[in-house]
Amino acid sequence: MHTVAALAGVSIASASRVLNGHGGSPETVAKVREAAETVGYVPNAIARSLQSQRTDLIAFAVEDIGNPVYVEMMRAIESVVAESGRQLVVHATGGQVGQETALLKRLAHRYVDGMIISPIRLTDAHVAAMVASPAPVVVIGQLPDEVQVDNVRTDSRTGIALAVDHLVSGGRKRIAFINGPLDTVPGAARDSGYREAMRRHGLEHRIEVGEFQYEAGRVAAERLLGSGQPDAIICANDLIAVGALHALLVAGVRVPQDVALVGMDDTELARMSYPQISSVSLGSAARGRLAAQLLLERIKDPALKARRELVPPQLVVRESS
Amino acid sequence: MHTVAALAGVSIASASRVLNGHGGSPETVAKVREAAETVGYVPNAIARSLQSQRTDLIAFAVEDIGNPVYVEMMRAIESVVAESGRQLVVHATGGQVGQETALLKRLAHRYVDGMIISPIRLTDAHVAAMVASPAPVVVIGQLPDEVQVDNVRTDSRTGIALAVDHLVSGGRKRIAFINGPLDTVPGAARDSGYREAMRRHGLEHRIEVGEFQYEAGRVAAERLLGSGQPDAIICANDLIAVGALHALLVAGVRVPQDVALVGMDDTELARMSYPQISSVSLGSAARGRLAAQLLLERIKDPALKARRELVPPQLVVRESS
DNA sequence: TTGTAGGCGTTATCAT
DNA sequence: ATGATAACGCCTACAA
Repeated sequence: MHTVAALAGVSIASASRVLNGHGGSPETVAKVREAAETVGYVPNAIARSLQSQRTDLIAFAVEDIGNPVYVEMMRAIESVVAESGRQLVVHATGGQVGQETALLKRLAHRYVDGMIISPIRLTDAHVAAMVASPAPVVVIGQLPDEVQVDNVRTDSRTGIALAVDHLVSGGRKRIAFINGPLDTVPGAARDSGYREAMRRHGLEHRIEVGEFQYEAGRVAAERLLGSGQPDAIICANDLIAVGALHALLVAGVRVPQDVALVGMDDTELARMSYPQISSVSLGSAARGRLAAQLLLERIKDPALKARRELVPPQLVVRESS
Repeated sequence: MHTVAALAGVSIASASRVLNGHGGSPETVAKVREAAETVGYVPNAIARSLQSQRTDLIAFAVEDIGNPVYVEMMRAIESVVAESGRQLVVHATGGQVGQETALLKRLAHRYVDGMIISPIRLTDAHVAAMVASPAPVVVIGQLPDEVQVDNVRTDSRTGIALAVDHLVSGGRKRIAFINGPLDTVPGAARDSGYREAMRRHGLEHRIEVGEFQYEAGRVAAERLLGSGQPDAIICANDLIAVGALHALLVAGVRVPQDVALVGMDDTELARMSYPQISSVSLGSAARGRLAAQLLLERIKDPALKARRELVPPQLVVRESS
């Protein structure tokens, strides 16, 4: 900037104004433009940020950026963020509370303009760090009602109910459920949703618990087949469902004739399987998009009061049920 | 900082020194620490960047951050980057040349300390922007030999040869190939690799071309089945392979008895399918990790001369062949 | 060890 | 319309 101004024979202030399109006489504009061109001037993003107090960066923090659900969210978020002229910073937290709260605290450094976080386990430390954060935070996932933080959630309890109702109406009675860890937010919600739906239908529950992963689904399904084969299996996510499907096919069980299968999250995996897997969409992309929009709105107007958005679950029936 | 210094009754310089562990008398240290604590001081990342001329941000630019191959790379890169105390900025370019060169040019703004880019099509504009970039760039993918830019590549031509040899040694003769667009770097390399390997074995080639996607694989496989069914199919990536597998199973073709199948990239998809798909690993995670390491090294020492790393392909045989 | 002062690159304010 | 000047928040010679 200094060099440009010198070369153009004007003050730094004038050069800055011209380069930002804030007026200037025709001849000044011409001189500055030419000078900038010849010295190959490019503005410095950091200095601009220091002045503007914005980085035009948005952070997204999740346990594992390779998990299909988070990939879908990230894709949606990236698209909204990029469209607004900002960029996305991704954090893989490994689901560790310490990591996540550290990230939340680092928000105070203003290295980004805001953060979208989807904690798989929610602790008091999380909540404390969020409400204390001077930079806007949007949470994807459940949050205690009294916490004043923008929040996008779905209703996985209802989602499970959708799956149970669907299977029951198809004549299934022995509906098992393969869940993820119960001490996680999604695990707990799915557990209670499943139990309640089964109770409502007067059916007995049958639950296997493991990680939210392919391998766990396979192992759990093998266990289910080993003792009193169910006539339907609901899985807490599609990764588990694909694993379960694998176990069923290996065992020569016909899907859906012998055992119906329903997954959750409705990721690409569900339609890429054979047979294609029915799945309860929890609107991952929609939640990501919404979260990004909420965050951008709040950045524009920090005075906004906390909002909660609900993305309703939706059952997508395919060949497996 | 100003406030902390005032409260502690010392100069701003002293406060800064203490907070950075650059000495100070025991009592000064105590006073400053306490002052910082009581006012809840947190350093401002932007101001620090302006001073240090570093953002501690690394960019990763790819066509689609949802593609399993890029997800694997991103995961590996994120891990290396995070370990070094930096963070990852992701860009989805949609494969558009304009977008990618714009990104490369924006590097001059120094909004990140360096960029890893994996262009699916490589133009002169790309190369020009890379060599002109004042910030370090590492390319994942092919690059003309004379271009002095750090580069991590694999050898997909040899990768294809691995697959062909394997299938031939299994007695297959009519080996078809489903490729992605020929005007992409990977598409072109795979095409020539396949042709050469088939020629070497005295076999006739049979090629279908589509996108690097599931749906394209399905459609292409249907076409192959429609006219002179092959006894083996090689797919340019796992997404295509899963689509092809789907088409084969739907048609009642037994895999691998009737038609053997080999994918490329060796992503999770390959082992999650049933039957599990053989796949040529192109070391996506390894390439990502290496690229990140190269970039960090160059950031530390910009005088380094351009390096090229080669990650050799490796055939992973599973049930489908 | 401590404080003063200058600078990192921009933008905005305020006279002129 | 223009230029001088003061921020933005931090760090670091340099001199005391």
